Amino acid sequence: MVMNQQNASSGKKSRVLVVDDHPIVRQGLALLINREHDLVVCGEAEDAQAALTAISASRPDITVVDISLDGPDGLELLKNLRGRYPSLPVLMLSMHDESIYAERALRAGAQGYIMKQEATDKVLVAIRRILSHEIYVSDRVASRMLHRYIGSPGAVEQSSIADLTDRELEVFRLIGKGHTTRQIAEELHLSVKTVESYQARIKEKLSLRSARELMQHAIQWSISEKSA
Amino acid sequence: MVMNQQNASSGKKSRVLVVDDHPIVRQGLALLINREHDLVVCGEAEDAQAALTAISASRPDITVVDISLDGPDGLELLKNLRGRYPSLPVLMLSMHDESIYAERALRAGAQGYIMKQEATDKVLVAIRRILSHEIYVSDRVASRMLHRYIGSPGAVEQSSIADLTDRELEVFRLIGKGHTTRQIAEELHLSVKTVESYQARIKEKLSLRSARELMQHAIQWSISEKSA
DNA sequence: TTGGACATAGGGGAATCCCCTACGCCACGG
DNA sequence: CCGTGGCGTAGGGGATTCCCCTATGTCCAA
Repeated sequence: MVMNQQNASSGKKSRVLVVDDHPIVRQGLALLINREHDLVVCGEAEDAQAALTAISASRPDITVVDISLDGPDGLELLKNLRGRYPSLPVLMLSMHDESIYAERALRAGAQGYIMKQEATDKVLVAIRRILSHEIYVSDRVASRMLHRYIGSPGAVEQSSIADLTDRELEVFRLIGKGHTTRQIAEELHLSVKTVESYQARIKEKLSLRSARELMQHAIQWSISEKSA
Repeated sequence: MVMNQQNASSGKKSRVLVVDDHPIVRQGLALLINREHDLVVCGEAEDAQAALTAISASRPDITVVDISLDGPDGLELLKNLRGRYPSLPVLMLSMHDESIYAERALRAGAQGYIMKQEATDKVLVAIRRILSHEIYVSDRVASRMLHRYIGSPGAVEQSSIADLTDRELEVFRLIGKGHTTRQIAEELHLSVKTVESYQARIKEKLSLRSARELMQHAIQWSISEKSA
């Protein structure tokens, strides 16, 4: 963990805490952020534990958290922070290109979600956006989520999985267990064609493009269900 | 891709090419390396294709390659480089603690293997070690490999995923990212039929019965890898 | 009673899955 | 120095799935 006091002179820089278990990423972000005239890294942490210590020590204006930390992961940390520091905004950082985590992160109270694949300047954009009390997500993720929440704006509370019909959810669950279309049809005493219909509608409702993506989400969901 | 010419004055800095699909990591490494008096980043690339271009354009003394690139992964690039530039040393960088990759990398001709979890200065150590014609692996990886060599299973052997061929593992990984058979074929510049062959062999080796089960395991594996 | 939402299911072409076979390398052991 | 076997590559061809449309019956609420 490294502290940085270079905002003493200007006195009005926004203080950023960086939490990531990869020192290289931490360092990269720190150098990037410290180059800005209105931002300064006030601390770094490599895990949730260190992050809590660092926050109480350095009082950041915003926290950038990698989602896949060792030990308690970024989502855990985020939930923890929501309890202790409700007004401290959090930008989640992720290796994942999928929006699965974006949803979870935002639902858990993050103010932004950005992937490491994106250009570095997007991180700065996201930080500033969040500091001005807006929410940042990449265009792709945003459009997908917007698409999903048409009709129920305002309260971004429930997963779109909740929109699934009982039958659809059943099929979704079985997909997540790795079952074949044919197997599912037999287990539910349905025509293969019917199961195909459900799969199509699930893809529609979850804005997924291929059967492969559908499986990906179903499996990820089933994993998170087990530990929930 | 960014070029950097600041070695004009001193004239004897070692030129480093950085290959990673995360701009933040590239930038972090670049800033880190460029701070050294004897090293300079001569170029960056985000994938294997760009790496080949950058190498012929900037003639690096050493290449730092992330193992999990999009499209052809770091191992592929490494093998490719071994054919084209046998004397160009490569330091493999990885998110994974798994020694599967370390062994594969070294066997494929890498001069070093380091994890992003390690301190940033280890990267510099590794680079200098390699530039002086030595091989670098972290103590942790080294001891683990030794343990395996000795054959004493202190910890139970990793899953049979370690039995997968480099190519098979690559396909497995892309399946885990939700990619389609066709997409994988295109990304790896292979026939769809070849990709199908790999899938069949993976299923065989992992004792899986259907493509669905294969996807399930691939996705689960990719999740656990990312947050390992 | 008319419009949805939901469960069910078929048609048909494209993409896969799945089981086999095959061929060129290249390393390693006999 | 020649097998033998692992590895990467790839095709044939039938069985399934995928994917986009359409369709019917049911129940419930407006």
